[in-house]
Amino acid sequence: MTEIKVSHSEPVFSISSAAKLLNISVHTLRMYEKEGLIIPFKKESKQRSYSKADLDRINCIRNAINESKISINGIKTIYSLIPCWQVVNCSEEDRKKCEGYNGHGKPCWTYDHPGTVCENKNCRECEVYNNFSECGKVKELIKSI
Amino acid sequence: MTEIKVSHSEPVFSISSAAKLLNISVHTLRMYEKEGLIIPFKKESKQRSYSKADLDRINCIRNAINESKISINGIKTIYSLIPCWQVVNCSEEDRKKCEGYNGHGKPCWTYDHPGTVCENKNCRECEVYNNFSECGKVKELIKSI
DNA sequence: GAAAGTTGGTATTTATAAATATCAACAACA
DNA sequence: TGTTGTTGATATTTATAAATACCAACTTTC
Repeated sequence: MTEIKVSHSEPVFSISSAAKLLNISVHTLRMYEKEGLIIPFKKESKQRSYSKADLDRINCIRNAINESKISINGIKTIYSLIPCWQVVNCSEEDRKKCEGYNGHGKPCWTYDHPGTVCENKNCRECEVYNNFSECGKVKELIKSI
Repeated sequence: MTEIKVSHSEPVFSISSAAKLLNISVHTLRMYEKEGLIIPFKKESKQRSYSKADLDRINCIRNAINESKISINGIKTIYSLIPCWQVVNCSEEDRKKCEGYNGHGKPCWTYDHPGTVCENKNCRECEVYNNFSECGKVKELIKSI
């Protein structure tokens, strides 16, 4: 039994070990990604890599699907309600242009953000993506506005 | 062909005519009610009665289920994110006690509201219930806070 | 350079949510 | 007062979302 210390956000797991740890198939992980629920780290070689934080996030999504019986499209819609504009505090002009602000049904991090403050941000590292993976947190955020 | 003028909110349709107009079964209507998605008017005789506004609301729910592929539990969770506390402008003390404010996954109108401003309100007539049946509207409300 | 793992894609299976069918007891209404 | 419709509740069907299996091409690793 060896213990290795790595940062919570360090992408250290390959897709197959992530799948094994989560007890799901590799394809399911790729499906969640395609649906825009998760943003795994990608090496130059295009290979995916997952952190402990990613695994926690995915567990939370699985819980929503399996326990709370919320469909994937339901989760996407809930994520699309996160008031990202408050979190990143973007300008009025940015909001006018932003698909995340104006769109429905898809999380902001599934869009490019041409011409906004988010344009050059890496959504994988954004608070909006990281802090509100569970629905309870989303409601807390809405309350705090 | 006769045209009858009735208020949009006047409950004039029996459950069977509502079902016929919506092209769904009577049982489905009762199921939506049991799930807390709709609050039909009830006569003293316990019989349900539906207004045109009810039919519009139900169409909107059907659209979420069939087109947007959001599960019923997903819709409930989305409704639970409506910032009702802003709409009814309830007090801090009310919020502390309120299951709608503190709970997760169920619309506020599925709770009793003992000891709050909502206690004696009829949720069927409440703005929170009436104005935000479609998800787009929910996001607009969150934006407007 | 051979083995093991990953890629994106489609085709298939399975688990179950959503809807339907059926029921006896009761209510409405002509 | 008899016909029609409603009630709640359970049992069953169906439609499909979520997950799995399989593929050939490509990477990584030792």
